[in-house]
Amino acid sequence: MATQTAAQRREQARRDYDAFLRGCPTNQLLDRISDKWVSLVVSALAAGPMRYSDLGRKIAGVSPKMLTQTLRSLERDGILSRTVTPSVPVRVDYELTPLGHSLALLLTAVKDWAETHIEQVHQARERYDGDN
Amino acid sequence: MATQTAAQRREQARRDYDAFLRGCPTNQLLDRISDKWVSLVVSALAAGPMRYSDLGRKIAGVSPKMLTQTLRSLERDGILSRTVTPSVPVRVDYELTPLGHSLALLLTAVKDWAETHIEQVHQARERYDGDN
DNA sequence: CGGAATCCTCCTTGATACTG
DNA sequence: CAGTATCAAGGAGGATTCCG
Repeated sequence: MATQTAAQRREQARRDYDAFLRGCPTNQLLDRISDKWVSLVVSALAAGPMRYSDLGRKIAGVSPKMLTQTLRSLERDGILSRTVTPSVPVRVDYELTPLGHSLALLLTAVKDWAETHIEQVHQARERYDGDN
Repeated sequence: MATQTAAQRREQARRDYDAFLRGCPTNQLLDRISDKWVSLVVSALAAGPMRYSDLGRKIAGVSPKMLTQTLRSLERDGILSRTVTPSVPVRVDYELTPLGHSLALLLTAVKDWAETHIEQVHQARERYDGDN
């Protein structure tokens, strides 16, 4: 059995690390909230329940596929609840769970940091782009 | 002229919305911190300055390309500073700026939320996957 | 109305190899 | 040591179409 090559060792390390990252709560959460549409859906629902098509209209530019996909994954994670009213036509309401409201609070903290510091970031970028 | 199709209207809306999102501080921040390697680099540097290859070793599994790309973008945003010591061989140190340390604090808040609530998320998933 | 299934196209990621 | 250049692949996201 030959010694591992450097490439094989790197690949092994990468695999281990990927496994670690998948198990890391922080990265799981970051993956979730950084999804393009998640923060928009959560903040839209923070104000109160909404129907599928209301969300689609409020979050202009989202395709039905991505909206459904986003809502499903958030439902699966217990962030929001989905209620079907079997009228004709069908009516489906989405609403934040307590866990979802808690997440909305965290997103508010993120938003506050962003709004407080974004100007510093922009200034840093101008400096960086100007100098280089 | 012809009526726009639904897709065309949505594309226009999507374009407008993309522009809005690019200008939205919260989404800019989420884009930044959700990058696979950013949180790892920031938390690694939160403990103190490190050299390029130290980071590469500490964050196992990152390729030189991604490490450089991550470091450059964080430097551009004023999150960390890059110091070259022109010795032989060259020595390059990376260190968080005050802004970077502030960001590290936010990441700590995210981490705390994640560790506090991840169990609820996992339970919700099991319930969802079990029921379905 | 509220989706599901399919196809297709970028864009990011990462491997590999080379340089000052 | 600290990167850069190039290339290939996979997956995320969008368009389109159809169903209950």
